[in-house]
Amino acid sequence: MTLPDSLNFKAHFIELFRTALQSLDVPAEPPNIELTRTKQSSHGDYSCNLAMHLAKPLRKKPQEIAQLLIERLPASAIIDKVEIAGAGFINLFINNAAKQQYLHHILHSKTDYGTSHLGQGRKIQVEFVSANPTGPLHVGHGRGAAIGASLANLLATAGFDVFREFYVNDAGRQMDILTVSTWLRYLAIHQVSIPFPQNAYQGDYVKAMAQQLQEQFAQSFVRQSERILENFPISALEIAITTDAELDQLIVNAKRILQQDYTLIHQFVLAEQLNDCRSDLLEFGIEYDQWFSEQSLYDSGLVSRTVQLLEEKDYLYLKDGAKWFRSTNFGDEKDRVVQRENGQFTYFASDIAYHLSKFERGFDLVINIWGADHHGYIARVKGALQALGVDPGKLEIALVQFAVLYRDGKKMPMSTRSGEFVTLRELRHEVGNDAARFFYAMRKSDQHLDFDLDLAKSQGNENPVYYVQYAHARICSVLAQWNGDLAMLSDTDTHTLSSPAELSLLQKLIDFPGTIEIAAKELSPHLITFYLRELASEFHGYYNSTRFLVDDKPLMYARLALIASVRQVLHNGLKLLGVSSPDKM
RNA sequence: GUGCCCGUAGCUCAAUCGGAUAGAGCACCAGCCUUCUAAGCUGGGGGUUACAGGUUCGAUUCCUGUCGGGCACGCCA
Repeated sequence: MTLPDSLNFKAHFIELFRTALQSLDVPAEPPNIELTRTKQSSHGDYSCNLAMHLAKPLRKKPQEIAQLLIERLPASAIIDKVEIAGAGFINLFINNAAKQQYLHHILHSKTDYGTSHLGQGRKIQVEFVSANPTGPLHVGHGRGAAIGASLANLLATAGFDVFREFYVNDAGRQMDILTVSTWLRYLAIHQVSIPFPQNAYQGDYVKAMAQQLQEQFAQSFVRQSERILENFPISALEIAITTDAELDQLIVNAKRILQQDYTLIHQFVLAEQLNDCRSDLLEFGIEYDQWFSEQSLYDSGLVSRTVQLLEEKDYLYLKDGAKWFRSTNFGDEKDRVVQRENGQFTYFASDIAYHLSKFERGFDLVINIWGADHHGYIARVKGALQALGVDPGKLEIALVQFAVLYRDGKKMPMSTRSGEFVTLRELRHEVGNDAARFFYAMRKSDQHLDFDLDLAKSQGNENPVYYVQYAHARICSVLAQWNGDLAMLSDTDTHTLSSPAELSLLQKLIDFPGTIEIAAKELSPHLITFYLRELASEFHGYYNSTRFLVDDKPLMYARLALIASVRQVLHNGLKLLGVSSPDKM
């Protein structure tokens, strides 16, 4: 018996059904051929509902059509039997030999097992986190980071050419506020005391940067408070409760009297924050291909070129001195400003330019991982792309809901405004990178996530991370005690693996590449966490019911080949999620 | 108020374009270690899928309405 070339059972069956369908007289558009894994073993291993979909166009009973399809199904070495069941399902039973031999494929493929050609090498960009470089990453960013990174891994494994990107908002007002905040803290060190505005950045990291500024530049940025507050609309004492407009005035004053020095401080705080962010994510197991600067879009003239393009296509109009984009033409609720009355481009304008640049760089598909609070933003970005002649279907946006931390069963309060939030770094140090990565990915991304800190730290069976890792460690332990030649297992005779537990475990291993494909297609890394828990669960059950290191050598080799395969798949799966697979626990 | 998302077991969540008897984990109860790691396993109870209609061979999934929750509605980013 030989396995089909593809080693992808599902694809193989779809091919068989396609052949059968062609020999049938089907009108116009034939339905898609769907093959699903069955939930019950009495329904076989795979099931096809094609006959039911043909019932209407062919004006025949599903059962009759199923019979016709079966008669025309080409012979396959791996199919044991075919049955018609229920309302017209065609159930396929795979023979044990095919499943047993599949282990050789897994053991030879090693870390490559699970890869597929779904993406056909198409260039896909995944942009994620993209937090403003105005402070440390917090636990909300952490979820976007974990999901984005795992999703990028999934897509790469499913055959896409993946490019990971972080968009750096280094051009906007927030950076100016951070610059001024740092400068004010620096001035305070030099006894130039100006009350610290409440809408400036409050965090201690700002004071730390001020200290570094002092160490690096001594007093070269000191200016007199009278000059800083020249023409200021309110009295010095009121600055602590300044409005946004007044804060903007403070920024203008700072730029005027600091001149070149302002740029130095700006560059300094930006570099500090980016380094912090980069190292934080690196420690979390996340690396990018590019950190894309928003400022570079202005410097290269792409922002003005983009707005000009929209203007030429007549999608802009003037109102109240500002330039508006007709996003309502593309289903948005209202039109949006791209250029303000004062001539400055809005964040939206640079964002359109950014998305245009993505497609100009030749990506076939673009995926944005956004916080769910940005959902109202989708329509206008897609609309702008469409206006520029880009197919908006090439942009997919995965929304990530917030993670809420629980300690002692109680919700932990969090508020960015007051600077009272848990940083990603604190979380990682408390629960460990493995638990953080796994927990963040455990739920569908557009669902709220309750992150139980106590559970993530616990070392018991109730902690799913340990549960999966423990299965891996157990297998390592058995193989270490056997102390034999692992390479030999790759070709060992596996025909003795025929107990229900063994066959079920085999099928679970066979499901791995398909699970990755679905998770990639649905942008749903959480499916991998479910898969791994199920695989670990089946293994633990098998472990408790069966002894591996037995005197019967062929039997032992077969069982070891099976658990070595389980180990490989656990390892490959955990790696997708950025979680380690320890040999010992 | 308008728009988007959501409502599934006591709790947290799954369910592969609409598929077969809606599944896991936690918690709870009862068992299993002189044998490869008990950080484990086995068994048990648990449901009108928020509610009311509709579409069809078939609905947790699609449509309409009601109730309840989250988010978004700036010439901020």
